[in-house]
Amino acid sequence: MVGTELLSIKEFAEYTGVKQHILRHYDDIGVFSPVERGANGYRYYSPQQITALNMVNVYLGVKAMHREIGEFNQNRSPQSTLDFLRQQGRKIDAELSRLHDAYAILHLYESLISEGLTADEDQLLLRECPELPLFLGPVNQFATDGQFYSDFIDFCRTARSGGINLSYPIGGLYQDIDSFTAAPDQPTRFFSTSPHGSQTKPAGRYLVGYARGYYGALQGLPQRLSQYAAEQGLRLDGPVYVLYVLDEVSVADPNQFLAQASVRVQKLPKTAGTDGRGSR
Amino acid sequence: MVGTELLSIKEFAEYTGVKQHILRHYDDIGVFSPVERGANGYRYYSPQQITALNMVNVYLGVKAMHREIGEFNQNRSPQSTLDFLRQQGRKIDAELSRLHDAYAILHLYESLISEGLTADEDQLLLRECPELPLFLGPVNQFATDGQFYSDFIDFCRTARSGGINLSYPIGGLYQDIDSFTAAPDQPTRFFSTSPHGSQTKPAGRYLVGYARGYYGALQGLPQRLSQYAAEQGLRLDGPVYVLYVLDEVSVADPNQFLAQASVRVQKLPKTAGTDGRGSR
DNA sequence: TTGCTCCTCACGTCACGTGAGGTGGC
DNA sequence: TTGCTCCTCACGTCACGTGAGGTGGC
Repeated sequence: MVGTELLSIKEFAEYTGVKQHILRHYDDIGVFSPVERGANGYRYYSPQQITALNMVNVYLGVKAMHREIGEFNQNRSPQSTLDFLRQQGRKIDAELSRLHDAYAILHLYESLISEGLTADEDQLLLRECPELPLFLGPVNQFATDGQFYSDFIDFCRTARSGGINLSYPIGGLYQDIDSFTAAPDQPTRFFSTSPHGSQTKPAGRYLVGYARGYYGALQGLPQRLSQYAAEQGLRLDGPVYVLYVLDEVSVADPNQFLAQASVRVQKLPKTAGTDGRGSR
Repeated sequence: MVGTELLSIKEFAEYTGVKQHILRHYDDIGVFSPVERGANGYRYYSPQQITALNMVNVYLGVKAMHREIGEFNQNRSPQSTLDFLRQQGRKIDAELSRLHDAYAILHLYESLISEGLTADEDQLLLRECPELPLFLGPVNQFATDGQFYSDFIDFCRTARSGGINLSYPIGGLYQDIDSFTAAPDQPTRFFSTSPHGSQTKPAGRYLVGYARGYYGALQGLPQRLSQYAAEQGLRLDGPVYVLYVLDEVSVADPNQFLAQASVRVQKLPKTAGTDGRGSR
């Protein structure tokens, strides 16, 4: 006859990989109990229970409440098990998308910080950038009633209510190079680099520059971009994107923050008086 | 000037979605503290801290220890942040593969139980089955010294040391229909349906039958398979795979377990005395 | 004075971890 | 008697949750 042999708690712990004191705990709170108790109080498990405990581990891995599992296990039926499995499946869906987000966020910050560590802040450079999905917030108001950050806070509210994870790096978008030059501490709109956004920063050739310092303290960067463009016979086309490659996340001292500004460039047709190579 | 405005704990809680008492708790244990304290003890957060707290939430979502986060946050630098991010990234890798396994396991059991609920146990059926990855355990010994389950326990040990997640449904493989018929309670080898296994159950046309009851109690199923094959002019080819579609996981009463046996079939060339249609 | 917001202190809980001290069969 | 395994009881901890009771500015 098969299945009459019982296992001690030591054996059962060894074969399942679940420690003895956890097994006793599961028994105490009713999550998972041995099939039998000896007259001396010893716990005895059946070999088939290995399968059952393995499954309990799956449920626990999905952060099901111990009590829920215990209750379910007591009145098990194929149909209730199906229901339970589907319910846990939905939890995994949510958990997986949460972890995928976390993964993407970590990697985005990794590449930003790497860039921040190697960037030469005095140098401007031309770079081919791929398309980047964005969530764009509302147009900022910059009310002068002292609520300096009310636009940013508005942005956060809008994004969160739209299901956007605000842990993705956040930046400021300026309508064009002129509005960037006029008010470098007042972005037209904030954006999140969340891939769940419906807009994009288009792919293309971008002029990229850096500036060290606190939010809005982009001393001279707009002018440097414009001057370089003029020298190289380039037209700065479309909005300016400002993203902090070093921010609160990686440095404690706000003066060591590092902003990256990027703006799309188009080659200007040669005209009289300029050879398209700059003046240096 | 930008960034001089401070937020009360109520505002900060609203903008970040982190509840007040959690913020106080994070302050108490040093995970995340406000930039300032009022003379009256009030906590004041800067708007930039929204970004920082969002990132703390990512770290917490990866199950980093609160203490670790606190220590890291105190001596933040771009390089230490990079190290920390990479460390958390590895945790996410592990967590993601764990969840993918859990997801696959739940869905496998879902389909098994659905099959168990709809299966007609008296009927045999021919079915086209896709290839199924398997982890095959060692060949069983069936020592008669009373350790009936020592083979199964050996299988569990082998699988676990090979990194196979034993929560995937486990079944028994019989060398061929003859050994299934001779000893239906003694599978030649155990197998796990883990996709990380290196072997496979090949794709093909399978004859599938069911039997209700405890492990090994497959009353008459081998004979029914053979008889049907003879009637239909089919040759039962290769090993017999037995998997419990209803087991400990979904039913408490072992007598309600439901085994599914499947074995590959080939059409026999017509010979004298049989027309390939069976005798019914 | 009345709300409202904020504070600390303290106790509860959930899922364990970690002994301490004792039993019982070979 | 000596190990070895198993038991219960009890206290610690980690990340919160939930009040209770009190302060302080409009």
